[in-house]
Amino acid sequence: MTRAAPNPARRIREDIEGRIHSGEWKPGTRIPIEQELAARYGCARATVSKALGELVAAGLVERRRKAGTFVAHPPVHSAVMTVPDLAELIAARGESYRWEARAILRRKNAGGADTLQIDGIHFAADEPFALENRTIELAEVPAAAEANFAAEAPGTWLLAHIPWTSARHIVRAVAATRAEAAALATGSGAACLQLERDTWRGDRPVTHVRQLFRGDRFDLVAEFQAGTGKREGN
Amino acid sequence: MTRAAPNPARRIREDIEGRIHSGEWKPGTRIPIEQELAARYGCARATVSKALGELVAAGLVERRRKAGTFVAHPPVHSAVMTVPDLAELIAARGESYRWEARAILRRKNAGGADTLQIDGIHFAADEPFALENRTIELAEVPAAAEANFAAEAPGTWLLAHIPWTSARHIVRAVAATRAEAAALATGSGAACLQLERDTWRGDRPVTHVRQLFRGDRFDLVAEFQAGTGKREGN
DNA sequence: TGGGTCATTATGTCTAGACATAATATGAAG
DNA sequence: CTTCATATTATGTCTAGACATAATGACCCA
Repeated sequence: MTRAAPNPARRIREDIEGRIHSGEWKPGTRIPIEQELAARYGCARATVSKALGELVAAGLVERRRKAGTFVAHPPVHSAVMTVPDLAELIAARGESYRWEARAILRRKNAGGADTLQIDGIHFAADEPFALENRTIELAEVPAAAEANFAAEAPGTWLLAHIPWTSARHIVRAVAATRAEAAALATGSGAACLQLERDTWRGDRPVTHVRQLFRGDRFDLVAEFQAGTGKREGN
Repeated sequence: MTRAAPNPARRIREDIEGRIHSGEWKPGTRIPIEQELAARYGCARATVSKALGELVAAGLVERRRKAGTFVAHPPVHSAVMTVPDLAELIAARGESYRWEARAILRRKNAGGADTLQIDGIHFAADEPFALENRTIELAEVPAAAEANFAAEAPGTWLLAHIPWTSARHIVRAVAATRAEAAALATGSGAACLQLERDTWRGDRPVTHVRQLFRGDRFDLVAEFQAGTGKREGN
């Protein structure tokens, strides 16, 4: 068996990426079949296939059986937005962080199960940074009943205690109500960024949170790199 | 050579996903080595390796040479946000779409190169939906000089003409100025969602756009599914 | 002309074995 | 007791060949 070259798959991937980025192979173009690419790069077809698989994952190409592999059409712009734990976000800015719980109470949710409701404020450098209204389903996270949310922000606590989740975020611009404006030390009606997040474990709801940020103190940053799938943010 | 089972790689991936989701394998846990998994599932090590590779891509596990494969720690919440072409977005809602260019002019940018500046309004069902201020670098997109942006929105045109890009988005809540409020048929100071996007081709800037939406008529939806990398949105 | 069947083709997936590489653990030397 | 060299180990990547599968297009028949 011949010795393998250092990094054929990577070389193939980068070569094809380059041809697409440069415009040499335009969206919709059919690229050579795997056999031919294998011959051209002097490697096994499985290696070409792996490289193409990565390009599919990156959204650069599409493969159709029998038809061949085609340069994908430019994506509707999408971006990976990271929505970090507020404590971490603020620590990363080098500011002091503080959480203040305003109300913690148990109640029944629509299904009759126990729900923990927590309201509070996040402070950055002793200035109010975000309001938070959260509910936690105790059926999914029984340990939450014993946690001390007056000291530790529930988001941070949940990150450390929930195995794995899927989530849906809704980002919206809203005007602060009088009460919200007062809590955020801004004017009534001020533009605020509202982030709502529903979190599930499997298909059962775990927590719902609404965070309200002063529009002049917070923004979301999202990056998108076609071809690499790399993600950064905030 | 033995006949291959229908979908070993997928079975392996889903089994491991399940153990992670259920909490059986907690973050930081070392999972069995590839050889052992291969034996357990009755397949070749390469197949296990492929399955693990997909789990890495999904962010569920981390692999370290010699050390082994470990369940990844839950991600700081991230989500894939899709920022669609406005014409498509509005068409998908079943509303009529219209673009109105307000100002198109050439000017020199900071580097002395030619820049096209375009301002306009997007309408959904004949109501103003978004303001757009855009600049296009003619050095990167010379064809833009001949395009008729009075008829076709520049975002739509660019999607069809630019080979591939990376982008950075900034989402922020801002208060509408008097002029903006008037153009959007809302009140002065109304909360608006501002989306800024810088787009590059390779490392050269292509276009910058600022879109301003009425906060009560638009929101961004972003989904995140740990383990699958699936993306949906809006 | 319309429609159904079938061979062809290109991707999809897997196997068994080989060698590369990096990080850890071990043991020897100072 | 510390430090450096070495062996071990688990992942990383590749090869060559095999069979599966889906979609296309050509062919044949009504």
